[in-house]
Amino acid sequence: MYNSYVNDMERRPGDQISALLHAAGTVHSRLEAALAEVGLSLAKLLALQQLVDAGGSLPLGQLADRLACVKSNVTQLVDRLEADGLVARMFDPKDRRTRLASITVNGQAAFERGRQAREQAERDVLQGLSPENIAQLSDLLAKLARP
Amino acid sequence: MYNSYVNDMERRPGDQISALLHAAGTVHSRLEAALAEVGLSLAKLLALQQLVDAGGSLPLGQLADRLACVKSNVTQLVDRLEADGLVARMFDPKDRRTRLASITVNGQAAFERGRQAREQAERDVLQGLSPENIAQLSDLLAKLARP
DNA sequence: AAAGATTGAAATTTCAATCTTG
DNA sequence: CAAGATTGAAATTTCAATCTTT
Repeated sequence: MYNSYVNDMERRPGDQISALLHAAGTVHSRLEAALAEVGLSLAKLLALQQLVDAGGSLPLGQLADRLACVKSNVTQLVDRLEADGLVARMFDPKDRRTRLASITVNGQAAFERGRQAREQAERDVLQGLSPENIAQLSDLLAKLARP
Repeated sequence: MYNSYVNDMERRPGDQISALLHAAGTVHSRLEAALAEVGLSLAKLLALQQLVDAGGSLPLGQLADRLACVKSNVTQLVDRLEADGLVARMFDPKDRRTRLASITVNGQAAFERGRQAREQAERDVLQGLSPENIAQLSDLLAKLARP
């Protein structure tokens, strides 16, 4: 049992990669499903999270940086959040090139619902792992993500 | 060191989930980048893999089952593969409702190039992990994916 | 009606090109 | 010209509705 990994040595190198992508896909789907019940997607929740963390509003370019995506993505994501009434675009008095994405009252309420739905879904996903397992997983993922 | 997980106990429950999604995103991006150099995407390579494994052709519905996605997805994926000249749609003599996706000669060559690019990228991704690490990761991911 | 597949619309994301403002 | 943002096009995926064949 301690040496059960020897069987894994016979696996093709890509099996673990497939397992990682598959597990992440499953987890992602579960988060999306939980968030859909409160009318959000993970992308929308993460954007709202950044706005809340920043105190309520951010220039679109900075939001793109914090979400680690390109600016055109944020433009369209904010379009959808604005259509949902969760975010409003405002002008920056200091620089008229800048657009601020500002969370609305409805957006704050949606964020709170989404945060709770997300945390419950995450507890569900981790429920089969011991704290030691979770710590090991964190360490291994950190090594893997290292370029 | 053996007890380093105690620090992790203080983490928010979602940190490991974020790490998982982030690691998978990084790995996925690297595979896509490697495959883009040979003119493929991961979705296209996986479809070609299924066709090769099945002996050269499959009904679109069965291909959808094996790729674990909906049929309309496969319809459009095969559209793109057909536009690339890697797959051809054929009629099934036994049931005229059925369309077979059949890999072409060009498709077989593209698959071979993609397979090699993928394996190299996967070795690169796993290069920082020992065989024991890889085995642990497999075990943990299997527990996580369990519904 | 049921099975197989397709179409059209929406969400998400990226890239290249463009527009506005500094 | 630099920066900030937007637009248009493409890839990917899902869903609902539709079409064809059995």
